[in-house]
Amino acid sequence: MYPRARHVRREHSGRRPSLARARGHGQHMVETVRVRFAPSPTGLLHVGSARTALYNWAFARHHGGVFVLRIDDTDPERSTDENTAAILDALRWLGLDWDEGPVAGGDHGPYFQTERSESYAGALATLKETGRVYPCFCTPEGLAERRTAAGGAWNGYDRVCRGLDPADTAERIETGEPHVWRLAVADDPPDIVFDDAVRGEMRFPGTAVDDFVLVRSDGTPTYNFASVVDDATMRITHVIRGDDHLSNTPKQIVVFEALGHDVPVFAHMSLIMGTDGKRLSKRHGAASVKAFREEGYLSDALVNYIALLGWSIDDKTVIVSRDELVEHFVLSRIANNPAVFDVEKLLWMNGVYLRDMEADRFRDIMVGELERAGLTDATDAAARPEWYGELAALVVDRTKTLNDLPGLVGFLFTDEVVVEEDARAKILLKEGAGAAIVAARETLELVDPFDAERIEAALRGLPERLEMKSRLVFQTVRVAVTGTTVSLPLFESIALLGRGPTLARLDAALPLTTP
RNA sequence: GCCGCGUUAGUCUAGUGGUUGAGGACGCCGCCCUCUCAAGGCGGAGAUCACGGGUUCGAAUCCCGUACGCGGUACCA
Repeated sequence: MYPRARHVRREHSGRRPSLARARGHGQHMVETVRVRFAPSPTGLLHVGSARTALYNWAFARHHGGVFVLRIDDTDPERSTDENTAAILDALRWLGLDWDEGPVAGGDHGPYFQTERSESYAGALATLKETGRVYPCFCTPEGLAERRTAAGGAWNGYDRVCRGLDPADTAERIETGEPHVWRLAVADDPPDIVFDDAVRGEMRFPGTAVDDFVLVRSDGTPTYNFASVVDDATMRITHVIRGDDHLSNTPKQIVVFEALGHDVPVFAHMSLIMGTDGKRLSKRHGAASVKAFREEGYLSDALVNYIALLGWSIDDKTVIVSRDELVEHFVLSRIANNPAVFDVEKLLWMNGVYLRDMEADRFRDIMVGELERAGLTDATDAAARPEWYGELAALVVDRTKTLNDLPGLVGFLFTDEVVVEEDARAKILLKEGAGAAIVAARETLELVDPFDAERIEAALRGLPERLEMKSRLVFQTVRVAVTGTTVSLPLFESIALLGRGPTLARLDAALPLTTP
């Protein structure tokens, strides 16, 4: 009565999919790779989703294929336009451009699921014609009852509506009786087998798929139906997605086949976890791309870090640009075990990118951050680019995230330094601190020109003259000038500050050397 | 419950039967550099390759089982 589900087999080896044969077409046909990223706009772009997007993008670019962005906004309660906008924004920031989708357009649209109801209706119509689908009038309550009666551990469907008389059901539908549409699965289905491009051969018992709901009583498609219809009509060749969809795959394969469509290649990657081994979420701190951006991470660094969470080029390569990712990206090198997100390593990597950056570019970024923090403005930055360049050179090695910047250089942009209590107690109140300040003041007054080299040469003579440890002398001056015991290099800082402000700070600090 | 996936140092990983008494990176520790802090250089500790059986002359690598973790099992996506 119903066609038997076919054995689904891929001819290529699961680990190294051959594109020419990937979909079992004619052996000479090389299809254009088409992949998609389909986020639900129910929140910000999560780093886990970002990695899925990244891998899809890299795969498409590697094969000269098409990267489709589709918005799965079927959940009207939680989906918002703001979220959609934020996701597009995050994707752009990450440098993941899409060829088809919102804004970009394309021949396979619309790219919002809420606008594709015609497509789903059409797919349902074909399934009705081929008898692969039937209406079910069971109420949720009735179902629940039967399920608990069956032992509680069973959530399937008992097919009570499957044998109904077509004339009868047509009438009930006519009268407006609520009903869903269920897929009619073969009675004695064979195992469902597919070659996952990252995991190899996956085999599920045919009984893993029962007569599940395709269309809800309100007429909207369920995820497993909408997703398949979209992937089919958008001619997606490779479905690269999270592990959480692995168990849905057999269902989707059955739908693809019922629809008479080729089954795409599937590639399932595992999820990203927090340090507690649970799925990464806001509970673990920053979890969205936006949050990392706001915390001062570079998009290049985030992309690099995420790319290597569950994927690698070889046993040594750690710094990978987008271009290198595209060049080397292969599905078979995606790891199949879940990865814990380690902020420490991201932090380190961000520093690497900061240090590798063109000096001028870093300077401009720094200026932008200082403007944002209200420490400086564009006119000042434009007026003395060399000064900012020198500052930038001093600061790069000490910057982990962009948010560190204001704290690092703040002392240069204030009229009055506030000496930290701790620093005063530890340094200024030490024996000889006052003398050091007086001597430093006298020396610096005479340095000319007032540059780092000469300042250093002059100050270097002090310890011996004062018969003090050089460390103490310099720390004393540092605290007086910067207010803290840890700062940017002293001599350069003094040069950047200028003579006037430096002397003023020394004067102001002198009284602090006595209790 | 049932189905599926996973398990190499604190973390990310390399590794697909012998050259592995397990390589790289973050983190950690020490030394060097040094005006503080970084950055950089050098060195070090840290993994009985989850556990137990097998197969084999030989296993992190193949097979079976156990434990633990994760996912799915819905008119969520």
